[in-house]
Amino acid sequence: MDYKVKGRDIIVSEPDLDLDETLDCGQAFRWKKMPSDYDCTYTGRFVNTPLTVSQTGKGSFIFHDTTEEEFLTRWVDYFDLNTDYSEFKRCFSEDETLSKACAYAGGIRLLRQDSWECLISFIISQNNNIPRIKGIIDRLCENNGGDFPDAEVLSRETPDTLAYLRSGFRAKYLCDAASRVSSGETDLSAIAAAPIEEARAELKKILGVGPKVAECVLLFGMHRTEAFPIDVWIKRVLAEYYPGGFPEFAAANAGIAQQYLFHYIRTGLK
DNA sequence: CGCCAGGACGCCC
DNA sequence: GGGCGTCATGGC
Repeated sequence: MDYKVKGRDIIVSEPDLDLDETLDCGQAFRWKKMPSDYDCTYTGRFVNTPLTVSQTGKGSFIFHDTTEEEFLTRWVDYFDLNTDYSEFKRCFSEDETLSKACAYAGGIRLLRQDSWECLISFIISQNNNIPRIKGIIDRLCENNGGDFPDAEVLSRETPDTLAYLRSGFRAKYLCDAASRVSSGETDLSAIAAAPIEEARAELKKILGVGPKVAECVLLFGMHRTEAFPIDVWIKRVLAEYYPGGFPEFAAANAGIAQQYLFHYIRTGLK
């Protein structure tokens, strides 16, 4: 990754990043595609820090109206720009299906998201589809001045007061998560640092958090790249291409491989 | 109308 | 331990 400051913008060059593939592949739900004179422009937030970012060509980007310090301390980390994704793709190319998935959408990166926001987002995601997940999260933030509500704010709600979300049976799960995190009963930063099995078990104590949601929180909210969420799409990939199991050589970064496969099977094979 | 969606829970055996 | 009905909501 290279960058230079130009006025109030940061001009970034990173060959292994594509905004459409990274911001609209089902790992994050708060980025909105805007009308744009560039290839594409997205606006969104990391926790409460807003950003508008454009892709101006293959591997070239403008991070609008941000300082060098904010870029280096926040956005480099969020977009995982200090990690060399070509190394992952070279490793994955040993497997035929993974190789095709990487060729199809080589600009996917694993965003380093906030663990609390991930927990809530993926509780909402269960037995749900991506457009409706985005709608529920939109209403949740809209009701909080545009910011994602923290655990203490959300812990003051009840399933009844959350009716405006139209999140259905998931509302009681959100309340339980908020109550546990705001009281300290669930310590997300401790879970992020814990051995993986211990972390899984601790997350699954939250009502509405089962194996799939726990893996998503570990992968997307805690950057545990060995976590491997299995939803209906990945089930199809495993059944069709990996009947003998997922390749061992990719296990340490199975979650990153999973992102390429998820996007590939959902949009690349139609 | 029925089927599906980045599933989990409660109950049954 | 595995199997199955149920849980809201909305798009197709």
